Formats: sequence, C-alpha cells, structure tokens
Amino acid sequence: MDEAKSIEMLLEHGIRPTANRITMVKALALAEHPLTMTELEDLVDTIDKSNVFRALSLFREHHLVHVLQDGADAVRYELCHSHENGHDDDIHVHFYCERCGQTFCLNEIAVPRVALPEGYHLHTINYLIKGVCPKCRD
Amino acid sequence: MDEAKSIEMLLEHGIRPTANRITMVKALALAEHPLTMTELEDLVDTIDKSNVFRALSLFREHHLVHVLQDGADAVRYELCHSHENGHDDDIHVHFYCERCGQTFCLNEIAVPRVALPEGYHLHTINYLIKGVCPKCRD
DNA sequence: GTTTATGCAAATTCTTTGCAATACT
DNA sequence: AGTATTGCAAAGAATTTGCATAAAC
Repeated sequence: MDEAKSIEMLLEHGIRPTANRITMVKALALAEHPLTMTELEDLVDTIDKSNVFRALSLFREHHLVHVLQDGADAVRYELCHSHENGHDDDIHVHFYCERCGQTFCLNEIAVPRVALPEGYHLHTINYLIKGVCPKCRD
Repeated sequence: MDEAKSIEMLLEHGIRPTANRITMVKALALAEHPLTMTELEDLVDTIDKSNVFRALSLFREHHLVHVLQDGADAVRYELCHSHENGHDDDIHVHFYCERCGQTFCLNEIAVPRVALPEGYHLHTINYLIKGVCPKCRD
C-alpha cells in the first residue's frame, strides 16, 4: 500500500496521519496475515512498542483494524477492508493451522449468521477454524 | 457436579484423577461461564497456579476442556460436553457482552459450517459473537 | 522404588502506564 | 501557546519453567 492510500485510510477513520501511524498501516497492509502486536513491533522497529500499542488501540476504537485470536491464543490485528456503518462489515473466516501455526484470512468466505435468542444484540463475529492447512497436509 | 462424576470424566479422558484435578473439574462444571486460568485459580485457591496451568494443559491435550477467547482477548476454558471421536463435538456459539464483559455459552445454537477451500482440514471451530446481552440492553 | 504430581520461586513474555521531551496546528 | 504524539523506562499481568518435595501406583 502506498503512502497516499495509507493517509487516506487514516483520515477516513478520523485518525491524524502521523509518520508512525502511516508506517504501521503500511506494515499491516503488506502482511498477508493478521499480525500480533509483537510482530508489528518487529516490522516497524524504529517505533517504540508503547507507541505501537497506543496506535493499535486508537485504530481499534476507530475501526481501522479489528482483532482476532489465533488458535495459539495470541491476539492478532488486521486492517478492516470495509467499514460502512461503524461495524466491521468484512467479517470473514480465519483459519489457524495447528501444524505450522499460521493464521490465514479466508477473505472469500463470509461468516454464516445464526439466529440469536431474544434480546441479544450483535455487533461483530469472530469465526476461527482450527485445523491443518494445505501446505502442512502433504 | 459430584465427586464420582468428576472422576469418571477424568478417567474417560485418560487422566489420572488426583484430588486437585477433581477439584478443578468440579469448579469448571459449577461455573456457568467459561473461566480464565486466573478465575479458576481463585476458585481453587489452595492449588498453586503452576499446577492449575499444568492441569489445564493436560485437560486440553486430552480434550476434556476446550479453549476460547472472549471479546476482551482473554483465554477461557470450558468443559467439553461431548467428545465422541477425539474432536470437540459440542462446538457451540459463545456470546461476549461488550458492556458487562461476560461470556455466555449459547449451548442451544450450533456453529454453522462453511465450505472450506480444497486442502484445508477442519479440526474445530471457535464462533464468538460480540455485542450486548439482554441484561445490559435495558 | 519408580513414576507422576505438586508447590514454591523465579524467569519469560506480553501488555499497559507515567512522565518528560518533541512535534504538530 | 496549547494539544497531541512519541520514546524511554518501568510497572503490571499472565504464562511458563526448574527444581526439590511429596504422593500415587
């Protein structure tokens, strides 16, 4: 993702596009997988982890990233690809390979909905499949 | 859950029923919600946390408990209610209330399946809905 | 008597906060 | 000037390991 696009994304979400934040958005966009905070820290290693933490919190609040847990109980962050109404509309299925430990986005697969009991109000859904990926299947 | 039932559950999963483990199974069974390791530690506070940790790891390996993440990115443990073929068959929907922070098991709602791309092998699914529960809805 | 489980202490890792310095408007 | 952002350091919390003792078989 180029500079201009990163800045645009930040502005769209009401976040001031500082140099660090732009760097972080680019790193998140480049990674094919959702990143842990630690992985992101390593990718942008000029930026202090406290700042990475605070920026990610900000991104979350403004729905620029969403959060998911991988099968190894780690928290991972991923850029939201759509965000029309304050909700995360791009809730898609994630796959965690128990052999290689990688987390994949299955962007093409939409999360199936369930009928919630009376009174429950849905905001977003995390759908994570654990298993073995094609590469590890052999 | 009574002593005998707890022992039976442990034995069924090939785990030696020590006093501590029985206590832990009872605590997990009594709790209506999935518990974090810390919560379980507090419930069984005569047992050291290292032992709680090791027992939970053992329970996981033997599919006596399964793991899920709540909406606050905490790891929670819950007794498996069925376990016929080495997989968790009782994969049901969980609901995390963003207002009160509680995690509910919606036992009656089965997790809908998706068609996985070629080569992916499914083992289990985590389905977590985040939103607002009836009590917090007012 | 050998293996397994336990408690205590401590190491590790991950997350979060305080605060002074810097950059932005 | 005034507000927002940043880096550094350090605090806090959660998880994990080493090792010596105790319990189970």
